[in-house]
Amino acid sequence: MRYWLMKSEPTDVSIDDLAGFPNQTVDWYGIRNYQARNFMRDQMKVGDGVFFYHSNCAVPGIAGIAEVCKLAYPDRLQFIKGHKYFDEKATPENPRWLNVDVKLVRKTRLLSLKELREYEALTNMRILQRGNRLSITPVDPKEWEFILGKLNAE
DNA sequence: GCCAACGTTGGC
DNA sequence: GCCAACGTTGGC
Repeated sequence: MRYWLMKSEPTDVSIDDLAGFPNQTVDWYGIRNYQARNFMRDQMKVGDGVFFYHSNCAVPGIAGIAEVCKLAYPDRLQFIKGHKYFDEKATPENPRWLNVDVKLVRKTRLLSLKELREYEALTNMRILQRGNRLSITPVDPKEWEFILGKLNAE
C-alpha cells in the first residue's frame, strides 16, 4: 500500500465536485506527463491512499482524502479528436495515456500549502520542493501519518 | 497577470 | 544526441 498526492484544479474538479459525483468517484483524466502516468501505471494499486490537493487557486492545499479504486486504464479523452486532451499518436491498440479512478474517503479541513511548509517533519515532501510541478507525487508513509494527525487534530 | 522552473519538440 | 525555442504549471 502506497500513498500519493494528486493535484486537481478546483475550477475543474474540486473536493465538493468529487463528493457530488456518482459513487463519489472520478476518473483522473488529462494526465499528459510521463512520470505521473508511470506512477499510475506501474505503482498505483486499489486501496492506495490519496491526498486530494487543490492547485492553481486562491488557497492551494490538501482538501480531502481519497483512495485509488480502479487500476490504470486508457484515458478515453486521448481518442476524441478536437478535445483538449486528444493525442493523435495514441490509438486504442496502442494508447499512450492512462488514468486510475479515485474515490472520496472524506473531505477534510483545508490544510494549506503555507501550513504544510511550516512543519519540520514535511520539509522533504515532494510537493514542497522548489520547482516541483508534478501533478502526482508519492507521499512517504511517515508524511502521510503526520498529515493525517494534523487533519484529525482540528 | 507575472514569471520561474521544468518538460517537450524538432532542427541540426 | 545536443540544445534553443517554445509551451505548461502553478504559486504568488
